Amino acid sequence: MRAADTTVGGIPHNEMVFVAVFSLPGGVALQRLADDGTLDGTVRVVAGADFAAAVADLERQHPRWVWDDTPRWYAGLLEAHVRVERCVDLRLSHAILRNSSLTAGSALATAPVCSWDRGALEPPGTPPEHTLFDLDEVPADDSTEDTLAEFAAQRDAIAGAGDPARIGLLLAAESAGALVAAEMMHSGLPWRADIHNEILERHLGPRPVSGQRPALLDATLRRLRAELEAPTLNPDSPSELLKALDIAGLMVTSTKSWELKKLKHPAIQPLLEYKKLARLLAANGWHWLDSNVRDGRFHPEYVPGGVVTGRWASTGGGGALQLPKQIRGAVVADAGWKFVVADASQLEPRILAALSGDRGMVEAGSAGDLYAGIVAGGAVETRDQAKVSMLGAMYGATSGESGRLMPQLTKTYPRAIAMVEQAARAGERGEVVTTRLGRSSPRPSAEWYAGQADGYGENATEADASRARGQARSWGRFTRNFIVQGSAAEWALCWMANLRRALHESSGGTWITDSPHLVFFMHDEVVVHCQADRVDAVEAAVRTAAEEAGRLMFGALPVTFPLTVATVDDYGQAK
DNA sequence: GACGGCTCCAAA
DNA sequence: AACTTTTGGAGCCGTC
Repeated sequence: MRAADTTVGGIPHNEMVFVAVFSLPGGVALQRLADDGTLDGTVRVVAGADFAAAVADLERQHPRWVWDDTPRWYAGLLEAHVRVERCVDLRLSHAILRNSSLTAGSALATAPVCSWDRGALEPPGTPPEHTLFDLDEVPADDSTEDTLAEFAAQRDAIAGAGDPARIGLLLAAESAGALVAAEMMHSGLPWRADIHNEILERHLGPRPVSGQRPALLDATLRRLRAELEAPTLNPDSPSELLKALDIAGLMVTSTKSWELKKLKHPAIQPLLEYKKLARLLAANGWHWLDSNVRDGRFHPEYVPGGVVTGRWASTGGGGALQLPKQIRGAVVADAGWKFVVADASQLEPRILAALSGDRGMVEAGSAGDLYAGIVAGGAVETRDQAKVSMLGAMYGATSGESGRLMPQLTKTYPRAIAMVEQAARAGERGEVVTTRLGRSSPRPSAEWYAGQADGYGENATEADASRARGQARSWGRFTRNFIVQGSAAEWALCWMANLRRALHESSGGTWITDSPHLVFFMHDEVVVHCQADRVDAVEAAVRTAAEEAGRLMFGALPVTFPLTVATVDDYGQAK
């Protein structure tokens, strides 16, 4: 079965070994499986306490570990210093196969909603109800058939897909991502609480006792209240603030910072400063530090596949994917170590160029700066126009400069623009769109379809029709963006999976955190923590991994995904 | 007091 | 600078 042999990084594995893992009343079952999910040998049951050793032993055969949920099993293995090379995360794979247009006719996709779909009902990443080493204390509620039957159903769905290699690559990348997430959560991001504290003190003043406002925030508040002649104003309340601004003669309908910036009044400066400081305190202040950093590490909780488009989400209060630039200076490499920070420049527009196979746009990106290439191609006058018009193409801008420039882009890059326009039209009709590797968009809600029917029905008022058009366009913007954002997420997963493998292969068999290892990921950017004398090798590995990701996804198309790479002592120095 | 909806802002 | 996409979280505010 060719599809089964698809692996990230293209390592051929002729004899694909799968080992399913699930709990039984007597412990943990390890069951070898054939390619199609049928049993291959007898089941072996080990006590919970012996599980990690059993995995470490079997790992020498480089199997693919088949389990329901990666964090559930892998967190305990990592605690025991057992790393695995590859896995099949059944829950993540199920979510993809259930929705993908490539497997729409499969038994898995047409079956009624089941427990494997719980990710669709609960937020993904809901903590497993029990962890590996509590096996004796909880009922063994995995039904044996469940894990094995689900795996067989998935193999069947993949084999029956029109293009098994494509969906197979996606599932391999998704599962590899789950391993990376668990490993980064385990390793943690080096974090200097003392430096974080210095940053906070510089902006806010010394840490106040319990619920007090820090001195500098309080001083700003007093200036603001004085300028607005509102001695009890709470600027955290938008309605209070609007009222106070109105009394001061300032006409605004919202209290967004960018709206306020347009105003000229002595209260505006302290108000904007207050908002900035209050945000720092609330989002990444001392409370954040206390609850998220321990033993010099920030342990973010990633949720692979947590976003509909396939991007990762994060949860648990750490806000890993919204880490403000303001505090990145607290991310400091260990003594003798460095960070290699790499981000994929202009990833999404390059993905669009590659997806559509628009040779002109691919060519525009070949020299390194896609936007400069678009200017050179004559579509627009300035680099800024190139950027804003590309964003408009990918997000579906209708007004402003972005919307105005779109027609010029269409003239020069008809295939690229047609691609996103088609995705938008499909969404407006309530249809599904699919990424490069096979992740499909969800269907709109029943309310959405009902709204469309109402809007174009016999008794539709002009208001009904207008609302229906608005909702259709809105869903079209979503599907337009879905194919680009989702395919970019796939590229990033392939990149990271390749890099993880390369770092391991050059580690000499040392433990993850004793050799160069991934410590942070943010959509199109990775951070590797490595010994200072390994910087050059890591940089080369990061670049090679990106080239391989491009080849995996787009084959021979001469599209490039250049990286911006910086070697730094602290994350604040990057960019 | 809990909860849902809202506004605002951080990231890509 | 937004416009236009996807998120998570804090705080406010009305309702239960």
